[in-house]
Amino acid sequence: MTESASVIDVARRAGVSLGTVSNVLNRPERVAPATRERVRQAIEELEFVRNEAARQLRTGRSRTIGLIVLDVGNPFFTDLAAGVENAAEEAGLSVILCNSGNSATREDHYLSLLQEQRAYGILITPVTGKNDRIQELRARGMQVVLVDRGSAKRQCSVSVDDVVGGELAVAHLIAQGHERIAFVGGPVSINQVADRLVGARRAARSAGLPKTAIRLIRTPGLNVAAGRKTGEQIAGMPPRTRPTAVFCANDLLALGVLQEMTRRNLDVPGDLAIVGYDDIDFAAAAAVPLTSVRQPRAQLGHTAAELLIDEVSSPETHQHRQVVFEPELVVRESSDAKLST
Amino acid sequence: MTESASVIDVARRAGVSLGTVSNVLNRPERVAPATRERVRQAIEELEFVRNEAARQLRTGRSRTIGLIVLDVGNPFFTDLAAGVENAAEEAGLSVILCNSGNSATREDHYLSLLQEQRAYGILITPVTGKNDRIQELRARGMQVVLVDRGSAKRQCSVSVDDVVGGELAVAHLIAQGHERIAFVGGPVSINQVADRLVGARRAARSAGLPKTAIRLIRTPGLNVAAGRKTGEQIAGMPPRTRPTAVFCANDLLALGVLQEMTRRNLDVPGDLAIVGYDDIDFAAAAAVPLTSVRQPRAQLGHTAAELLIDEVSSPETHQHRQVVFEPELVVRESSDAKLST
DNA sequence: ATCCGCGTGTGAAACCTTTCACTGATGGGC
DNA sequence: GCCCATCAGTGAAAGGTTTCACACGCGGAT
Repeated sequence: MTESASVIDVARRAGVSLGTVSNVLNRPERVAPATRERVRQAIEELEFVRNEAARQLRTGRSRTIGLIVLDVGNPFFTDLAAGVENAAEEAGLSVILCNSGNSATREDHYLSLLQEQRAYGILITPVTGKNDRIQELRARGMQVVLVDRGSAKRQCSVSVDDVVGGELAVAHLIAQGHERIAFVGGPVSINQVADRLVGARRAARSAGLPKTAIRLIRTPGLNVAAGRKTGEQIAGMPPRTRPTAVFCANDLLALGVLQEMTRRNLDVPGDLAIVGYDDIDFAAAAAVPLTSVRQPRAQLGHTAAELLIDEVSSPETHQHRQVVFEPELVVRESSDAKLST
Repeated sequence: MTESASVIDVARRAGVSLGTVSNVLNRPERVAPATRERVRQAIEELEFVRNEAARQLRTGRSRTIGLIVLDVGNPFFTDLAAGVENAAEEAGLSVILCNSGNSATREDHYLSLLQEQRAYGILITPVTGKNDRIQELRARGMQVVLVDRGSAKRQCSVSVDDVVGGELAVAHLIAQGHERIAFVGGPVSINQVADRLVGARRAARSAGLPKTAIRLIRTPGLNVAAGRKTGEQIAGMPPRTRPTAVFCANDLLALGVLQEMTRRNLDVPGDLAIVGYDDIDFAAAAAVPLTSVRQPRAQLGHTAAELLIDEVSSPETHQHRQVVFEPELVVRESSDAKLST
């Protein structure tokens, strides 16, 4: 940027002190209308643009929320981000979207970055369960809200009950008559994956199925490619032991599995019923419309941002809250033969 | 944030001047190893974290690239963003992802924001063709690279030849024997849409089809919902005049159309052949795998970021470049009956 | 003996904003 | 006629970093 006008230049031009210019910018009601207008004029003429860095330096805090998600390639997270952005915009804040890509290293990198930037606050879907780094940041005065992940009472969090979600999914499959069900997901170090698995097993137990009813198929990641690989694997199993249904830890996996089944001319749900998780928009548009566990994506983001803003703007009155949303099962053809025509 | 240590505190603790601390941070080779180590120690002990705002204030420029895209909900743009992020990370920069959502107002809002933040530079997929605001920013010394949009010689841009893309798509449909083809997209004020349409018409002309061969069906946006509406509309046409094939301006539209066809038990490609654009990952996973025009998404972003970084870091030697990539047609079942089993 | 250059290290100045204690003026209440 | 409260506006100080001209000491060349 070439030399641009500062408040001082504006003040000089308007014939007032720089304090007055600042007041026009930040608390216009304290300035007499005539003066205010004169200052506005000067700002216009000089094409003055406030320097956010200087402002931050002085106020000690930036006006940008950091949002760290596990995978921007997953529409679930972009929808969530849209919710965050809405809430932020209402409060005159902006959002910087960071993609940890499930890597603790990158997560750490972004946390450092946000710390250096003295971010307004941080919304994060943490890669691992216990993240000491986050506690350390909080100890140093940075507000952090966990997203899509519950937490202890000492901090704010917004999540969806993944155990219930897993239960819903598998209870539905069992109701459809399935007894050999596979859970597809991983790494299990991801909380969401672990919780959904717990729910799945609980549903099996409730239905009186043996422990072996839920078979765990681990994947290295939660994307379409991993799903396709799993699809191959399942297709290669002997039909007598092959699961008749799979519950995938997210929709990307489910779409991958589905794609592989379609490629091999296996029937869904006939040969294999599939249930996904997240109910992203593409789930309904899949080869066989996908049964999925819906989460209030945008609302999740919106609420998280609101909690963060409250925590930052009213530190005295703020009460930590752990908001937990309920998931909802959306049944489509991929798990219900009667629905397909 | 609570009081945190500054360079001065570090300097005091290490028994050096603050200039030396700054040197350790920015040009460590100029400091004697022993001193350097002592300073590093002090930084560690005090848990010193550089204040990015102060740094920016002094250097006059932030280390964050602004990326403004038309629609974060479209995987095309998140893939593009991933490419940008890679290139940025290599250069030690970060990226703030802004979503204009096709609204000129929001675009303007974000441009102001980035200007206030004295962004490192801006990568933008502009909403409208001529954007004076961008020229104004450039005149004031802000570097801007156009993404997914060609430009005049006076500035850098990275794009894919959308006319060729449109031509490829429609030439393919014509080769499949279609003579009543609809182009689905809008608003046509979006350059990409207009160019793809031009390409479509050119292909028709080359094949000797009458002008009326390509029928334009306008949509209010480029998303799945708009596609579904269009699908209804097409399904409602009398079979004798109904187009036998559609070329959609992007994959989201195509998926929407496809979804509606499937819902109505119309056969794709039998009753309607469909070609999309972008070849997002979900295209291959659709009800009927989608023929689409592939663009090098990540590479587009990566190259754009590189151009920007070159422009900012070597203003003297920098030569403006207009990089144009070639699109590629990926044929799948949605447009080719022989492929479906 | 002198001078030069080099490697290290120094600290004031500059970057631009916000805040806050303060000044003057005005008008109302007593 | 005096005091007080209120309003409008002032300008110095602070915030943390980078930069740059400069100082210092030492070895080697002249």
